[in-house]
Amino acid sequence: MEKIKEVVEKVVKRVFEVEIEAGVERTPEGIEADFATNVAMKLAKEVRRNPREIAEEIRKGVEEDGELEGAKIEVVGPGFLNFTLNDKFFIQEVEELLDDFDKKVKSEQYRGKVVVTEFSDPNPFKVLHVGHLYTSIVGEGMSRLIEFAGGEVHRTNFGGDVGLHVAKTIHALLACGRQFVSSDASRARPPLRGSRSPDLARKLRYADENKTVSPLVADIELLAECYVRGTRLYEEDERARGEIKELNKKIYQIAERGEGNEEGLSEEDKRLAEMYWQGRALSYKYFEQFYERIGVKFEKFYPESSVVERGRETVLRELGNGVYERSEGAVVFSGEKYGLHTRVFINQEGIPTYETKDVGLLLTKNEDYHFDESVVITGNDIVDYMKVVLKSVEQYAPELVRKTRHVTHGNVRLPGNEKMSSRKGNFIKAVDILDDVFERTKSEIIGLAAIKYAFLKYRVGGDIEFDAEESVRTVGNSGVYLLYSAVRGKKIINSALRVETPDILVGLNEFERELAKKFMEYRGVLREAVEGLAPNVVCKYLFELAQEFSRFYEHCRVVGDEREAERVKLVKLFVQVMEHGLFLLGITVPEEM
RNA sequence: GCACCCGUAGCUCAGCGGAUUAGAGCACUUGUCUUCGGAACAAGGGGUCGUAGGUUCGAAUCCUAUCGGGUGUACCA
Repeated sequence: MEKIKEVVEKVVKRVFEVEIEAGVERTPEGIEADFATNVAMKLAKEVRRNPREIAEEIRKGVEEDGELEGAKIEVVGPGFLNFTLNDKFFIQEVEELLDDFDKKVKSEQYRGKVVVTEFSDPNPFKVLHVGHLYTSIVGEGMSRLIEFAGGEVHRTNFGGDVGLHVAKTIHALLACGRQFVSSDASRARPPLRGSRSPDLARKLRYADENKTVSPLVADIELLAECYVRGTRLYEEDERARGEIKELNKKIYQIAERGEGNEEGLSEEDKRLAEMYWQGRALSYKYFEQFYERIGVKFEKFYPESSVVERGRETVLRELGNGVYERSEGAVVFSGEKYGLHTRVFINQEGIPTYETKDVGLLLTKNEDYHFDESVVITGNDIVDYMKVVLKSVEQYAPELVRKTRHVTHGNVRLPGNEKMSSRKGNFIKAVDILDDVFERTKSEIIGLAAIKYAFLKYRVGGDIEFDAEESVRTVGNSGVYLLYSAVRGKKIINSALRVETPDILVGLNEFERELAKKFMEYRGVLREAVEGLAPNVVCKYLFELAQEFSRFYEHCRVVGDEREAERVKLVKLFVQVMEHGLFLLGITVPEEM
């Protein structure tokens, strides 16, 4: 497919002196030919000529070119070029792919580029919910696509270790007088592996008596509970709101002083500081364990406290330059003149908001990595917010904004339309999903594959539905189905006996041919996936590939067949493509299932 | 109110820099098979692509309007 594309583009350039991308696709079902392109019609618009005539010229050009020797090329309909290739062509492609797969499939779209990705972004003192699971998987998928395309990727993570949510949580924590079970974060043990019933989460608050649950998880549960309580108080109780705001200021000061620097603090504040640093450490420990479990590795965590000063300085400096302005005692950016809305960067109490922290983050990331591109992956509820922040930064660092790309995804919906909110505490935790699916598959590796695939098969942007039961189904468009097809392939390779004998494919039956045709689509698929940072494109292809392989498997005996060696080659290539594609999705194939 | 996103088969979704007869999966109906591990394959029914206009030789795809759903819209993150 890519070969056809290349040849056609070459011919077009030579004959028409126009650079144009030739979209080559498989022909719809029922049409004799293998592949088709509509370049002639595209070109017709540009050069204002009859598309059929143009197609005719391209056809001649391609025939003269000789690279697609033996191909039957037809001009049909309004100007499609239909290609029917002979087996020799397919065989050659298969052999080439097998010869040096990585090189043949390689993409250069990000070659030499330093790319910083930022995703997941959980807040310390809060619990990881399904949304974090989703965004982590999407972010990892995109990072891998960029890496595959030659980019030097640095995965970063930004989280609110200071801010109102922390004050709310700590307020409730102080009020209830509870202590962390794992008071020393370094002693915290990894969470339980394997099965846990979904409702166990509720029992976790009695974790001190229940030795089967890690102290760390119990502490995080405690924080979650306190966040819910604190939020309720903040909304309902005037006095508590005042106290929380005061607490918020204090926490900022504590964070600013840094850990261990408690000189001159009152006894009460020392206790507060201790609680803050403990809670923060526990949260990061908990995050790390979670990421390790899902196979995501961040190079750097940027706690908000580490960029807030940079942000504040910048905002205040640019306040002097007229980018930001004072309004009602706060520092704001008026987005209206750019068709956006106004946002507060430093509030009336003098505390920097998220906006300012994001400014600091943007600048800090740039200084740390000198990136060519920064990809920020977040939920889509934040699009307009981010536009305002970026527009403000554009006023004094236009280059930085040009290099920044904000990619957004939707929320995870569960069947039955349950609404989730971490403020109310009725959300689904990330571990609940993990545990549920691991329980169903009895395997972490398969369960993880099921979840990742279930999340990534949707186009990034809109809300998605996650159905745990469907995700582990072995039939249909599921990760398990893909895994199974790959494992089957491996099994064949292992039991094949006469691999050594004839090593060149001599001919193809209809199933072999279809499979080979599918292999040829892979490069184009990768190009498209990288271009759009679209893991779902890879998913769709891999599913179709698995179907094609299953068909082949069903109809063509490999082991023991007289054409065993030839067929093993096709199976090998299948496994190679499948593993390669799944790797880009963050999924690994087990040896057995 | 304004802005953005989304309305494609009963359900969940692809397709949307226009183009050959609108595609999958699930569910439903019916077959194949004592298998290189059925966690399989094959066949079938099911859609006026929210609605109405427009541009075009040609529109699910582009434009306009309209209806329905979601999100955001100054001191949360």
